[in-house]
Amino acid sequence: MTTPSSALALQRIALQQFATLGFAGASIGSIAQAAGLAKSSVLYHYASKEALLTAAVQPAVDALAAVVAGYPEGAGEEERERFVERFIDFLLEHRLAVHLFINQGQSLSGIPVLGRANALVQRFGELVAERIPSTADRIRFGVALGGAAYTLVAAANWSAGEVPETAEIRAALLDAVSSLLGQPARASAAP
Amino acid sequence: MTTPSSALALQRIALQQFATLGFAGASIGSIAQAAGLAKSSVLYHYASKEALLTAAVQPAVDALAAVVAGYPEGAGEEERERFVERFIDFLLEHRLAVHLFINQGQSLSGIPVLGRANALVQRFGELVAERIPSTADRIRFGVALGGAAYTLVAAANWSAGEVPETAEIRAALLDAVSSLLGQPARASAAP
DNA sequence: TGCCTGCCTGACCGATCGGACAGTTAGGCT
DNA sequence: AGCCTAACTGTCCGATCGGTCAGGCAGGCA
Repeated sequence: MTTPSSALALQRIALQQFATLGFAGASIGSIAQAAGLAKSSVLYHYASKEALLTAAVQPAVDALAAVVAGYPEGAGEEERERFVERFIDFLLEHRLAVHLFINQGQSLSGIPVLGRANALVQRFGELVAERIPSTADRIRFGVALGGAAYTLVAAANWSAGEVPETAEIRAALLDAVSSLLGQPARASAAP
Repeated sequence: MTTPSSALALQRIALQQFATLGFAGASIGSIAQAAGLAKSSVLYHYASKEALLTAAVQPAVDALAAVVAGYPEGAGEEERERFVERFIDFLLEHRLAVHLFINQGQSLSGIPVLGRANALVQRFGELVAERIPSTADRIRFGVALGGAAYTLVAAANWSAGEVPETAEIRAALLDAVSSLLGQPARASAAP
């Protein structure tokens, strides 16, 4: 009843190519070749290229919906810290899909699953903007979240040497994001 | 002798479509249509799609080279601050090209001008990493630069309401990036 | 007047794309 | 044995892609 493992492997490969080459740049044929299948076999499992993309990013959209739904109501310090932590974990787990949302979400908004992802991100931004109406603070928020998402996918390609382990990356991201969101803009000195 | 204005408009439109739709997703026909020309006319001005991309991003690559070349040798406070300012101004002026570098630089590294852009970004990162070898600090660097670049191009699409003026954005970006690069990681309390 | 040159265009070409379709296997069930 | 189904494949189709080519067309110059 659950999705068979072959289909899961196909989704992983497809997501990888969609994220790095773009939806238009990645062809069904190249995805099939990377999976060791014929083009027709990919279209046997998924009715269309769009359906394959939908299946590949659906888990990330659901996880994003859960994260946004868990945005803290109050202004408690611990609550907000835990939220940032959940968000970072979401980024770590679904980094390729997040990369796709950020870079192709607008041009692919006609595809329902990406339209939903866009709506979630927009609602996310509204939630934050509602609480911190200053432009400087909102840009801090954008730099923190966008920067974290970008760093995860792009830095690995450019870093010449070895790649640090996940736990270290997680801690470093938490440090950077907390330092941006921890205090209001232009008030670098804590009380 | 200088580039005629019609070619400049073509470069602007092409860069816009390359950045938002991806190099593979943007067709010469759609670029021509947006410019009010026929497809053949675009190929009259530029020998190939690749040549058009090169012409469109060349100024940004040159500007990036100048910025990287101006990386301060010493550790002076003012020097580094001025450098961050120059970098932010570069991002503001060439935001679309930067978006293209970040998101398609790897998959388009076969095109010479993007290979050069990749080398510049990598050298940029090495310059910084050489001085601050900690993973946390390097990720701070990535979040700051990637986040700033991302915020400039992506946030505008998602922000529901009005867009703040350039000067305000510039100040807010300077604030956020300086707060990330101003002091080492895990030392949020200034003396 | 004729001619040249820069800008632009439609018609056309081969390659590749997403997708439809008719098979062909291999394995389980009766 | 016969049969059914899931997984997979090669072949074909129309559309679109990047790119070539022969020519139209206006303006400057003789």
